[in-house]
Amino acid sequence: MGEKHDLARLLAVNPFFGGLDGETLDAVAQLCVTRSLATGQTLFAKGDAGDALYAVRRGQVRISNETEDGRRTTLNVLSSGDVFGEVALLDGRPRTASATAVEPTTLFVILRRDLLAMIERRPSVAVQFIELLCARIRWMSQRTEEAAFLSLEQRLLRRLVALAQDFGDEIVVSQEELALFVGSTRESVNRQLQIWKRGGLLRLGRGRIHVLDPQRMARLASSDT
Amino acid sequence: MGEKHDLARLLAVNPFFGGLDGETLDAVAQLCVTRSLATGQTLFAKGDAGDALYAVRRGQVRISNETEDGRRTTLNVLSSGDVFGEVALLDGRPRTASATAVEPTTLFVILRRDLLAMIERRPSVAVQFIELLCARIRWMSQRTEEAAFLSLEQRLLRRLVALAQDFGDEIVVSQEELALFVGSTRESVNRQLQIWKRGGLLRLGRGRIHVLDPQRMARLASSDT
DNA sequence: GTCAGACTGTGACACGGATCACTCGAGCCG
DNA sequence: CGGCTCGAGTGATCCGTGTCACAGTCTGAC
Repeated sequence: MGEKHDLARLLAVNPFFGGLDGETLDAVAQLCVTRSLATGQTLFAKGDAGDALYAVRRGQVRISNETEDGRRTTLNVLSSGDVFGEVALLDGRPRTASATAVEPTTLFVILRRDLLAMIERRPSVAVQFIELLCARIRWMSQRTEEAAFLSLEQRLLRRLVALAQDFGDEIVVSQEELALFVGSTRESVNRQLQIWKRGGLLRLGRGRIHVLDPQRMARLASSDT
Repeated sequence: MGEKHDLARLLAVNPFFGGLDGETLDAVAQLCVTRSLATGQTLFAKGDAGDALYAVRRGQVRISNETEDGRRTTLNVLSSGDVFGEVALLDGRPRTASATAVEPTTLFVILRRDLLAMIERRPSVAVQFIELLCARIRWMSQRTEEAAFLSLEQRLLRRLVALAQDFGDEIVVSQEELALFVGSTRESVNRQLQIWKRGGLLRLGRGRIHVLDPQRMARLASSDT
């Protein structure tokens, strides 16, 4: 009961579910169950059947992508309030990416059959999903464009600026992980970070990056080639 | 009248509209107007307001993407029956790509306000759009993955195999255009094509590529690194 | 026919990044 | 406490591709 209420509140502040009216929100909340993951635990892998939609309640989930030959990229790291898993849910085809917990995490889960029924009955939920999917597409085309045209330096810069918005200026991330984010290698990331360090833009620690001059970084990210 | 009938038929065979029942199909057809483009004419550019959805009736449309500094990539070339422009239409934000006719082209056009009203009233149309968007997302994540991990050789190979499925083994495309497709340069594409030519996989002509051994190409595309 | 413009074929070269091969230091755990 | 593992830092090298430069060739227009 208290949990369902908690859930409705969480959903209400979510940009995704926020557009729904109270009654619909309650109906969605009724469909949810919760699930917990330990650090490193895999929720689903690329290729799995997609039979559920997830929302992060507490913790962090890494969405990543691996090719046959074992290369990986981190597409995104999601935290409280983020919704994911909607594509495989909606069209019933296999997952295109994998999801693993990077810390102890609690999720809300909505099963495919429940949600599809709700979409059919309530157009506003469908519209909500349409907007979610559109946002996803725009986000992806941004990413694609950056990956295709920008140098490592630029990609890294943008990623750091984005991370700094989530973390404040003490970003907790290993260089290895950062490399996965921008589709590069630890060594190359390190070399670029050293350049910025020498330029006084940031300080480096084990598993953390301290951004000293966020404004200047943001300026570099937008103005530069 | 004849045209509206033609339209309903065209929509019915389209994988996108095909799932709709006859009555809904007619309703959608009622919303359509047609529009013609000359070769090279631009339908919309990246950044434009998105106030319409399009379906190709006859001809070909190139969807491409340009960055501030003028670099371009061809994302796709659409032909009869393909639907495009749905993202900006649905969420009302600017176009993420540009569309130009590569030959004299006729389009069906549905305006934003008409379609939104229909989505609200008819859940099956909304579901149809959800599937379209999901397909788009899957397609894009394929592309992104390929662009990020594969060598030029591999990307080119896959593109040729795909083109060969549309064209038969006489692919009509300039090397310049092929380069835009795979996000590379004419020169690099030419060099790779020469290698395959020497290997007896294909023959080259002015503006055309003759695939001699489709099976072997397909095998290379799937098996290789 | 011939002239302009588009497309193809190629060589030389530069450069960003991947890869390999280590070293160093910090923190954890038995 | 001493090892052991994980992350950071760095040099040497190599390879793929972009870039520039130019020559050859086809085709359609006048």
